[in-house]
Amino acid sequence: MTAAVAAARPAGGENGAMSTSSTRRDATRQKLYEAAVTLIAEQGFSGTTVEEIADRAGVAKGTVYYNFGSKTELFEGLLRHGVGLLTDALRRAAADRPPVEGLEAMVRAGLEFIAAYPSFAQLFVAETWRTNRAWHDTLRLLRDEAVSVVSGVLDEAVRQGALAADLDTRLTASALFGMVLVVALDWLAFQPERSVDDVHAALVRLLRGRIRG
Amino acid sequence: MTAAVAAARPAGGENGAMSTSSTRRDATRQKLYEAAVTLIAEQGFSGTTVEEIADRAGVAKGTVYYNFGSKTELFEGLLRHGVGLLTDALRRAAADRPPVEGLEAMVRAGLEFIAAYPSFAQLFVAETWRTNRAWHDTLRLLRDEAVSVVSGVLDEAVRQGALAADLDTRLTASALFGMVLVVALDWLAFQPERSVDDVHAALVRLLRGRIRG
DNA sequence: GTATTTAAACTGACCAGTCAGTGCAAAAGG
DNA sequence: CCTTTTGCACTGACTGGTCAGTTTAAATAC
Repeated sequence: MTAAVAAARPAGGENGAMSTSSTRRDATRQKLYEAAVTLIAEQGFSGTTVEEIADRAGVAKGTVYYNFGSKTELFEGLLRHGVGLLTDALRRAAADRPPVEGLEAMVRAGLEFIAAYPSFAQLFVAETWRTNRAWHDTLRLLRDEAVSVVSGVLDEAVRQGALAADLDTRLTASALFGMVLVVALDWLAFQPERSVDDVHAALVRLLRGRIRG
Repeated sequence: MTAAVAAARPAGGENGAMSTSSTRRDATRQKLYEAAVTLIAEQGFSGTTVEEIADRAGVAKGTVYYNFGSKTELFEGLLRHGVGLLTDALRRAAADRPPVEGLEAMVRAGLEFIAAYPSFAQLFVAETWRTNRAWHDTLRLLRDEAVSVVSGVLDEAVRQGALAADLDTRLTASALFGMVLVVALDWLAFQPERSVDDVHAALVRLLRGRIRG
């Protein structure tokens, strides 16, 4: 009968029990992330249907609900996944480098990340300052993690005397973040033929205050 | 007679015939803009219903369709209205000032604009790099107008020798734009107690390259 | 032989856009 | 004066369609 119903609905994604390296599920989830990120970047969360996502991933609608509890959970998983990649890239760029050099490497890592995942970057800007959304807390947490990698390096630079002691590192990290984000998105949207090196060089020059005539 | 009435449905908004200072309609449209900007900033375009907008504006749903042809047209009107305000503010800031000073005044104008219309700023970042949307062309046009005010001043500064001759003014304008946008949104979201002066000072210092220890 | 995926039908809520009609203020008419 | 007409601005119930999420039975991996 309608009975037992629910039965085994895995639903939860990142709960305690580690998914025992189920390669198949992981592959499906990956495909769903990739499909969802493009569509949601273009159309927004509410403007994108679950069926569209499933279709583009080449998967049945039911599979979405087998792998994720809901549309929202799929999206949260996607955010976690994406910001995780960015944070790792930033950390890797800063590692084993003196702070100021590390900062410039992080700028490059940011540009490269956005070039590699433009849809994610787009979606990220669109959602970051929105409040009252289901995933707002998740996103803010993730964002803080990424930004703190930057401000951490700035703090270290201040500690070593490479940057002014009274520098507002929080605001500076924001400014850096915004600069890279907007420059990268504009670059990709309007002058995609330019190389990363080129864009990076222009940005670094700006940062070093080597602008005046 | 109660009669046939309905007859003329104006629908179109910005057509040739100038609306002869219809104060009532203008007031209604203004209320609708104000209601729509907040809701769409919070929930996105597709996530916001026309009825919600009407309710918040204290108006019936039909009124929306009396004043605008569609939900999309309402939104486009809103974009035009908002970006127009920003562009004017930037132009006013730059007017009658030497370029470098004008630049710093524009940064302040940007901060003040975002502080005055945070929802609009939010909505603007969310939509600017989205492609494939109905209003994409409109928005790109408006954005170019605003950015060109900035790059125009940069060009003038280069011409006068105040900034380096080989400065990439387009990219620099983007960077400036991004910096102000993200810093302002973070400021309002996380440290709203800070004053504009304070934030402005920190930004200008960064721009002048007075960061090193 | 269990875990995962498929395909297809179904439900119930929600929503953009429509339309017949109301209210009101300023002419038009007497 | 008063009353009739005109037309703008607005109203809100209604319609046709859409979509998240469910359910099921059967197929396909591992």
